[in-house]
Amino acid sequence: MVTIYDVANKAGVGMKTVSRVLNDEAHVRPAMRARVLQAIEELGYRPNLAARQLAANRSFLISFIMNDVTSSYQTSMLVAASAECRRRNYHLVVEIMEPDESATGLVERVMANLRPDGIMLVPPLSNDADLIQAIANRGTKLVRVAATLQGYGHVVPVRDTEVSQKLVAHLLASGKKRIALIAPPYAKAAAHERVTGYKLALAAAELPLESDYIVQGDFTFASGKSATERLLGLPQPPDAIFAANDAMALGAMAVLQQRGIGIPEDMAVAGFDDSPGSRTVYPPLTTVRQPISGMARDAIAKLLGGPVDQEPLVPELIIRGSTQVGFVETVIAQDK
Amino acid sequence: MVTIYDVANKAGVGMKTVSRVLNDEAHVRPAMRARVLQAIEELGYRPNLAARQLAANRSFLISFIMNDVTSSYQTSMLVAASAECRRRNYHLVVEIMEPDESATGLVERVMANLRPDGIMLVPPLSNDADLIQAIANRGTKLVRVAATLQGYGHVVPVRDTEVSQKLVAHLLASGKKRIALIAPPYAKAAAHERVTGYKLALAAAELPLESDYIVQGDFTFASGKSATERLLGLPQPPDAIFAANDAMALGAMAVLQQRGIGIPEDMAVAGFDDSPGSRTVYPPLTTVRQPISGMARDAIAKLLGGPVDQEPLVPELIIRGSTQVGFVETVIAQDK
DNA sequence: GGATCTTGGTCACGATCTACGATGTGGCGA
DNA sequence: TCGCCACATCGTAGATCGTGACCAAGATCC
Repeated sequence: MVTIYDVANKAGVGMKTVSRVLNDEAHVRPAMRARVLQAIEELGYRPNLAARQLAANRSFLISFIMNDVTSSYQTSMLVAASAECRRRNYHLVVEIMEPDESATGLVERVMANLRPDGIMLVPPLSNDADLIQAIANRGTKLVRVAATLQGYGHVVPVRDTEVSQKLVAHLLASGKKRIALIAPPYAKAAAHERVTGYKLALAAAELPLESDYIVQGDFTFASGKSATERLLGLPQPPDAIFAANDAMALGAMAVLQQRGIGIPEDMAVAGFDDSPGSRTVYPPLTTVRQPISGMARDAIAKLLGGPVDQEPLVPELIIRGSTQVGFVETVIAQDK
Repeated sequence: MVTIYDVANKAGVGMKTVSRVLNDEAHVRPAMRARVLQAIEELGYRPNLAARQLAANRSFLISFIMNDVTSSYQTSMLVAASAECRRRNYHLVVEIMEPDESATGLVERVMANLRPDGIMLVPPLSNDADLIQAIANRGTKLVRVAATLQGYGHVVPVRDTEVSQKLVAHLLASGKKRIALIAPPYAKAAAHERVTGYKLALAAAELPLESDYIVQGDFTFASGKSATERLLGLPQPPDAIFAANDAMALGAMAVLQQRGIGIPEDMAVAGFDDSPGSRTVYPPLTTVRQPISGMARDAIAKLLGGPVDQEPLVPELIIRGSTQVGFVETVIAQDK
């Protein structure tokens, strides 16, 4: 195993100078730096991570805590964050929070063993008060993506209001008049901007807010189904459904197809998240794609320091066949 | 920070004895062991991972290499492996192989920095010859899940033949006579057992093997669509389609629904993987569920040592509405 | 008395941090 | 030209941490 001393010998410098070069410290002349770098190159030297962790008292690890691996939102964020960590020579360690696990237990387990330099949380955990408190108690650096809850740690904001409004406006523009909303559960604070956008769009079109048309869901496929059945049971059912996430929108579509109701002619359906399922149902689901990569980049930047995107990251409306008759799906084909 | 010396002092023993207790070594009397454990408990001592890594020359890390986070197969495996690692006080580090990344580059990047104690590969990477060779060159321990390619590393086998045969037999039993197969790409060796099962089922029913009914796919949604279009263009189209994975089966369903062909009355469709999409389409897709948790447990056991399941792990046939008229979907509801 | 078990001690492992020391280098005023 | 100071550059020493290799001394058992 080639060590820092071998590099120092080869370059004819002191070990400390090699260390300075490795850590981009000041007070090393360019010529000397080049000599050291060449020696590193020639020897194929790689610093021992464990030794660095021990001496520098940092781990070069980021803990990514998630609670649902079937969530494409969480897994997409995982990939993007992993790529960003790689650019900085950090590594991402995945921790999965079991349904029955306590926040303090999880934090104890992760922190005590791994001692990561930072923790990254994504919804719904980024608004979990217990978890945030447990992390705050330990003083570990924290970044929370799409968090609305104030508190400890950096926050990467979401901006779902505008795009939700645009989505509902699109439904209205395509001739729909009675737009229902399958709303997010109260606990998922991060998604309430979608409700706001819905209300703003109706107000802009000077349409009344029908309370019957707003049904609470819990982000699951099953809740989308039951919400839709309730909507269909109304004296005057809606002619379009905006679900606050894709899983519920897919539930809505399943019920409509079971009953032979035409999508989008008789009932348009739209979701939120651009999940894989949204691309593979028929007709493909109109939805919203989050700027996942940019958000992950910002999250890691806030954790480790570095430039954060200045222009605000905005989600993108993806119009597909579930809201548009005669939709040409060339876009979909290349998606995967 | 409380160190091993603090524990030794508190327990009134030598530091070395504490180390022996921590590592479950022999030659420590039960009474002494108990005293040490109590001191650890009272002080809330947690060994410094970096120091252990440095001294013991192991990292307590497993690298999990994946190339597609949208694949429910890979993410499910990730979760199960993560849970199993936790039980052993190991940690799972996720590495994502970029599409344009070379195998040697990836291995160099992962090994040089992290030096994990083992690497876990899942399909399709578990049959990637370049990657396996690069890992073999470094001598890192390796386990490959669902690998058919012989070579370096432990292998967790798949047993897809029997369940595939059972699936096709189910189609035949429900009155279908012309079963088509959307086959896996040649490169995905792991999936060829599904083809074998298909052929065995036809042979068992004394049906001829129609080469027109076997269309090659590439595991994508789009390839499932085009394969289905080809099948529908045949002089005598099939009355059932067995796709070698769920993505292609969903593609088949999309084409059928677009053309107004009834599922399952006019055409039954079955997939493979029990992906989230298979549960949220309408009608829900008949598919096969792999014993993911068991496979992940075996994989980690083979990597780190320990008991491996003796009874062979077999996949499970999940019959749903895409092949069975009047399917009652109470089972689905609780799936999430 | 010999064999085995139990316990403790010492050193190396390897990169960084803190702290300090030893040079070299340049500027400035006298 | 010399003395002096400020600063940049580079090196050294010890501490950090738990484990494995190795040895040694004592205890216990047959």
